[in-house]
Amino acid sequence: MVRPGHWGVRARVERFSEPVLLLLLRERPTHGYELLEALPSLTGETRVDMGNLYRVLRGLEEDGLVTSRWEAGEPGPAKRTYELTVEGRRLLDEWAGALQGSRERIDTFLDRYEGR
Amino acid sequence: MVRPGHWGVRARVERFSEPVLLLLLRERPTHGYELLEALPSLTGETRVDMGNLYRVLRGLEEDGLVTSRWEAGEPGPAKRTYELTVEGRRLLDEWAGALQGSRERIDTFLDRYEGR
DNA sequence: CTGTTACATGTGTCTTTTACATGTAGGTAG
DNA sequence: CTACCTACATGTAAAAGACACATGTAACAG
Repeated sequence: MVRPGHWGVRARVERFSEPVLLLLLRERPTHGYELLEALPSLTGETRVDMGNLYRVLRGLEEDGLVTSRWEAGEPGPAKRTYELTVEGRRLLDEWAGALQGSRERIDTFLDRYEGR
Repeated sequence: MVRPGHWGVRARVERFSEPVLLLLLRERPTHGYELLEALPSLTGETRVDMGNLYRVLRGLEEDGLVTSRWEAGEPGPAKRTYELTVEGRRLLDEWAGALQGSRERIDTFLDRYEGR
């Protein structure tokens, strides 16, 4: 352990980028780089690590939560476009429930923090 | 990473037990094992890992965020009682701020999730 | 035609954080 | 004494995250 409190105190939600990806993909099929640019608006992070993002996407695909296809024809490098599956949609719903629980726990904490 | 259909999806806040410890210690000096029993009511977890708890407490002390003294005389094994320092109090305030940010990010997510 | 920048997808590897298991020891009840 | 509870502590491995770098397309400047 690197001394609690020395650096972060960012109170990040674990693997938060995952439900955010699913939410963005529910809205429309998108490719990785575009997701990378859309993520910070929802995660609050200034940047998200590219390498990890692509790894998460591949993991999601391996588990049948998204499907992908190579987008050809357009100018520029080939893009891999991801689309949400029914399974992925269900996982997103699960995440939403879990996040509501998190919000309640944070509220409980803050109430007790302020209430004195 | 376990199998995604079966992943935890608990949406835990990273190192959440740390601010909870600080909050409990702000209310009154307490020893480790008692904190262990009080934690779940705030963290929402059924149990908190003992090993990690004591490591966090030691880390907090190393950084001057809490002080401890061995409590003798009472029945049962000797207890190490922890007390919050001024520094620790400041860290708690920092956490509270960060957690408010987290709540806002979760709200943004949930709004966008429900809004359709 | 060379260099630079932007787009786009990845791999390698180390550190941090969490989870699970185990160890030590005093006190208490049968 | 021995089984159990309290109380504190260490060992270790997996999960999650951070950081660095590799590969290739295409546009544009000089």
